[in-house]
Amino acid sequence: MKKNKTKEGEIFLQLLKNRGLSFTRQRKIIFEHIIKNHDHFEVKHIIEALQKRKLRVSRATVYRTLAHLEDCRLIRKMDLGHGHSHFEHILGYKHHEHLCCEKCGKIVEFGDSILEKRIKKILELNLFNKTNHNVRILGICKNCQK
Amino acid sequence: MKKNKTKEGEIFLQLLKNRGLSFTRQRKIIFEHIIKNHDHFEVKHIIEALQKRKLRVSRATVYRTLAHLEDCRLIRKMDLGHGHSHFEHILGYKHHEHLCCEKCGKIVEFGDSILEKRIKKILELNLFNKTNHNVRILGICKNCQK
DNA sequence: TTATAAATGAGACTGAGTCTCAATATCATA
DNA sequence: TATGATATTGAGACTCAGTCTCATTTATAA
Repeated sequence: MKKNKTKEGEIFLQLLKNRGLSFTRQRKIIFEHIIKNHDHFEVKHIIEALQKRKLRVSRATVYRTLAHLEDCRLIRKMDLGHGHSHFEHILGYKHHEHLCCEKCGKIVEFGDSILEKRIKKILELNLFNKTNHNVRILGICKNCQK
Repeated sequence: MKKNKTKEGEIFLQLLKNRGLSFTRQRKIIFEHIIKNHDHFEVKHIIEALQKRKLRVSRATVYRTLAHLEDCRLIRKMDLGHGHSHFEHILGYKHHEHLCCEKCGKIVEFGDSILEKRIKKILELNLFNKTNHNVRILGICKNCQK
């Protein structure tokens, strides 16, 4: 199986190696598809997109591969309150949080150092790990306020 | 059907009246059970507790009644990242947010005016409604950090 | 009392995600 | 290159929360 020269590729291959796992056809397909598309994504979209390209990979394998990609911190699983998981890339992206509209599902990414500072304080006060957190704010966006 | 004299009772009866609905046996059972227990709760727990007390109410009716109680702002539905909804009382309780441990599910309520102020600013900057929001912070609690 | 409308319960259904297991693929090494 | 041990896959069964349907029951207003 041809090696992948990107930084992401190295990280993924390293994780597989450390775990004694192989870079199979399916893992390659899923990995490359995700790395190519630098957006928020959902499992359903991955499966549909691969089907369109006639690259048959089972649902179970997609879930299994996403879990590996999460483990090596290439992607992050998020619960944005839609009843299913969303994922986003981490590598090369600055830490940020998500603001979502409860009505239409609109997602806004934002970074805010004042908020982050206060969150850390709150985590500390409650004896939670300060470095590991994620914040989700639900609200109503402009369009949905009418 | 006997009237309920509490403030919560008045609010619920008023909502039902406004909607042309009646205070049925089932609604009474569910309402009184919830009002009596001032805690976070889950649908499953409500159903189990009522079954134990031999008060048979169907799952569908529990969900329907909770929706009414939410509509009249006696309770609030929350997604704490457990894969199912949690509810909490609102009436008589100060606004607060939730901090949850991603590993063990521990829930901590907290109120923090600095955080709230900053959240409002963020909502404003992103053209979201300032008064209607809820924040969920996921992290790792002390016990789970080991 | 009766017509009209609302309410209920049972269970079918949905959709995300997990699990199982037989068949297949991969890898290190002989 | 062949082999055996191990990992991997796909198909579909399964779970679980939540929703929906619809026939039957209950409440309300006149």
